Amino acid sequence: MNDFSAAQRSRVTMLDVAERAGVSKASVSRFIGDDRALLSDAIALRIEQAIAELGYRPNQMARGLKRGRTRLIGMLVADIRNPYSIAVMHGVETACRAHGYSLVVCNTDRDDEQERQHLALLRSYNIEGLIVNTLGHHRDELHELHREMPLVLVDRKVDGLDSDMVGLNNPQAVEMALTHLEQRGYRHVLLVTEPYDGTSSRIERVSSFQAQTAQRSRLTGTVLETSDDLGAHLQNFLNAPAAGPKALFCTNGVAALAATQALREIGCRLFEDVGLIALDDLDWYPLVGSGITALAQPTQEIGARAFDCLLRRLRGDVDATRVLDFAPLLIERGSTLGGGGG
Amino acid sequence: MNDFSAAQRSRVTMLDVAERAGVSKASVSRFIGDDRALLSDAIALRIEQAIAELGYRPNQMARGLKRGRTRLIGMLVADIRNPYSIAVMHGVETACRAHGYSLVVCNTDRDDEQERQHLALLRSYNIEGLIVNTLGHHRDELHELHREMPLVLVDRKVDGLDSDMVGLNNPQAVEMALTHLEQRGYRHVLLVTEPYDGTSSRIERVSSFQAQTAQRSRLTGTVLETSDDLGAHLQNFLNAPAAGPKALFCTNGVAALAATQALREIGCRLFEDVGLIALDDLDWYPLVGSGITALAQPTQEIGARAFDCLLRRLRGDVDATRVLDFAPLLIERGSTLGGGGG
DNA sequence: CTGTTAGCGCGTTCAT
DNA sequence: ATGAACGCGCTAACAG
Repeated sequence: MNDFSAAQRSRVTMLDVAERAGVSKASVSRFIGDDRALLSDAIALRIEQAIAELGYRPNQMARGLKRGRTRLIGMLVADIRNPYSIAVMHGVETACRAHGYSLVVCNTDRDDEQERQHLALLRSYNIEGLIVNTLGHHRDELHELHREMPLVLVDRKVDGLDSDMVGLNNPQAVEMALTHLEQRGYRHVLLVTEPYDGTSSRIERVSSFQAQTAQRSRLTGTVLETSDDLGAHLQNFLNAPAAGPKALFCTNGVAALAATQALREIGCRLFEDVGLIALDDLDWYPLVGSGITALAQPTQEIGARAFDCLLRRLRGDVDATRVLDFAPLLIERGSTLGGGGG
Repeated sequence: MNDFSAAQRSRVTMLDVAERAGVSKASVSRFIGDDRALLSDAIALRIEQAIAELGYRPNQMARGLKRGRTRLIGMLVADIRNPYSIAVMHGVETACRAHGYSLVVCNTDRDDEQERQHLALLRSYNIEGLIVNTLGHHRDELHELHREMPLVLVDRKVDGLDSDMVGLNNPQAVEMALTHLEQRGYRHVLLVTEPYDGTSSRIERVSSFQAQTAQRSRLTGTVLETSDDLGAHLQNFLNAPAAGPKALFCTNGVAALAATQALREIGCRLFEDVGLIALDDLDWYPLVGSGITALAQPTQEIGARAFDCLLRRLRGDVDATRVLDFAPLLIERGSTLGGGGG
C-alpha cells in the first residue's frame, strides 16, 4: 500500500508536456484552451501525442486561480434526503455536465449553522454560481455572495434577495388539487403540511389553500401541521360530523408519508374512508392502498432551468430577475376515487 | 443586476489584509494556518481585525495549489436516485465535515462513459481521496488514480483493485433472511434481483442464496431478475403447485419496489398470498400492505467508516487493505407473518 | 517573532 | 505562429 501522507503527488504538469513535445508551456496552454486555432498542425500534433503519452490532465485549481473561472457551480440543499431535492439536483447536475460545469452540493440538514459554514466553504472554492434550496437565513452572507456571483433560488424565496427564482406555481397547484377533489365529490379538505418554518413555498400553498377554499362554496378547508400526534388530529377530522366525503391534501412528499402512516395507525381504510391527493410524485405512491393521486413537479426541468439562469448571467445577461413558475402534472390514482363524484 | 460575465471578482486577498494590518503576507498566512502560535498577540489582533473588517476568506484553490492539500474528497456514485447511495453519501458527508473535508459527488447514472469523465474531473480538482460506489469499469484509470491517492470501495468490489472496502456482509444477510423466512413457515423462496451487471454485491447475494438454499432441506430457492414481464414470472411462481407457503426475497430497495408493483398488478393480496422480505429499509416499507419486513443496512456507519479508511491512509497508514463487512438489522413487519410458522 | 524570497501549475500579455 | 516573462493567491524556506 502506498504512502499518501506526504503530498508528493508526482502528477504530470504542463511543463512536462512542453518539454516532451519540445515546445513552450504557452503552446501547450493554447492547445488546452480555446486558442488551438493559433497553432500549426505540426506542433499541435506533437503536443497531442505528448499529452496522450504522459496522461496529462490540466490542473483545474491552477486554471481557476489564474482565470477566475473554476467551472464549478455550488448548490445549497436543505435536506438531501428529500426526494424532491434529489430530483432537482439530478436535473442541475445533468445540465451542468452538458455545459462543462461541475456541481458541488452542500447539504445543510436544515441547520442554520451548517448553512453558514457551507456558504463560506463554497465561496472559498471560487464557485462561479450558486443554486440555493434552503431557508436562506444568513441574509447578509447571501447578499455578499450575490454581489460576487449569480445566484438562483429553487422552490423557496428568500426575503429581500433580488435574484432569479425557479419553482412551482403554487396557487395553480392548489387550484388543480381542489378542482380535482371537488369534481371527485369530496367536500371537506384537510391540508397537511410540514410545520411552518418560513419556507416560502409551504406558506404559499397554505395561504392559497385558505383563499381558494373560502371562495368555493362547495368546499370547506382546514389546515393541519404534521406532529407526533398527527394520528389523533386526523382522527378528529374524520370523526367530525359533516355532510359529504372528506379528503386530505398533502403539500409535499414528506407530509404524504407522515399522513399515510398516521392513517394506517388509526385503522383508516386507504382510501375508502378518506381521499388523498399529494404534491410530488414519489415512486411508492402507486403502492399504497389503491394508489395515491399525485401532482408531480417537473423536477428535472426545474433543475435544468435553474442552471440555465446561472449560465445566462455568467454570459453577461443583466436583465431584470426572472421568476419561473412551473405547472404540476396531475396523476390520478385510486386515492381520489371514493368521493362519489365524477 | 450585476454583470458577472467578466471575471472581475474583486475579492479581497491576503495582500489586502496584510496591507490593512500593516504586516507581511507571511504573517497573515500564519494566522490563517496552523502557525498562529508563532505570532505576537499584538499582530494577531491587528490581523484578526483586518480580516473581520475586510471580510476576508482564504482562497482554497490557491492553498490547495501550493500545499497539495485541497481538503476535498471525491465520491463516485452509480445512481444518485437510489436511496441506499443517498444514505451512504449522507454518512460520508457528515464524517467529512467533522474533519474539515468537503465532498464532491459525481453521479454516473450507471453510464461507463460518465464514469470515465467524472474520474478525470475529480483528478483535475486535486481531490485527496476517492470513494467509489460504481461498477468500476475503466480499471486502468482507477489504478492510476489509486497510485496518486487513497481509494475506498463501497458496496461493490472492483476486480483486481487492491483497496479498502466497506459494505454489507452478504452471506450473513442472506442467512438472516432465509432463517427468518424458514422460521415463519415459508418453504419456497424466490429471490428477486436487479439484472446482473457485474455488481459484486448483487452476485454475492445470489450465489449465497443458491448455496444456502441448497443446504437447507426445508427450503427451495429460485432466482429471478427484474424485467418488463416481472409480473408474469411472479405469477408463474405463485401458480406452481407446491407444498407450503411461498415468499419473495428482494435483494435491494429497487427490486422491492419492482416486485411489489408487479404483485399488485397481477392482483396478489399483500401479503397473504405471498411473503416478502427485502434488503434496505426504505421509508415506505411500513405503508405497503401489512408492511414489508426489512434487512436494514447501517448506511450512516458505512459512509462514516468509508471516510475513516481514507483518513487513515491520508495520515500515513500503510497497513494491508481492510475489508469492513457490516451486519444488517432485521426489522419484522407484516409481510412475513403469513407462512403459518412461528 | 517577523519579513523576504521563491515557487505551486497555469494563462496571458508582450515580443519575436 | 511561437516563446519568454510575469502574476493569480497562497505557503514554505530562509534570514534576521
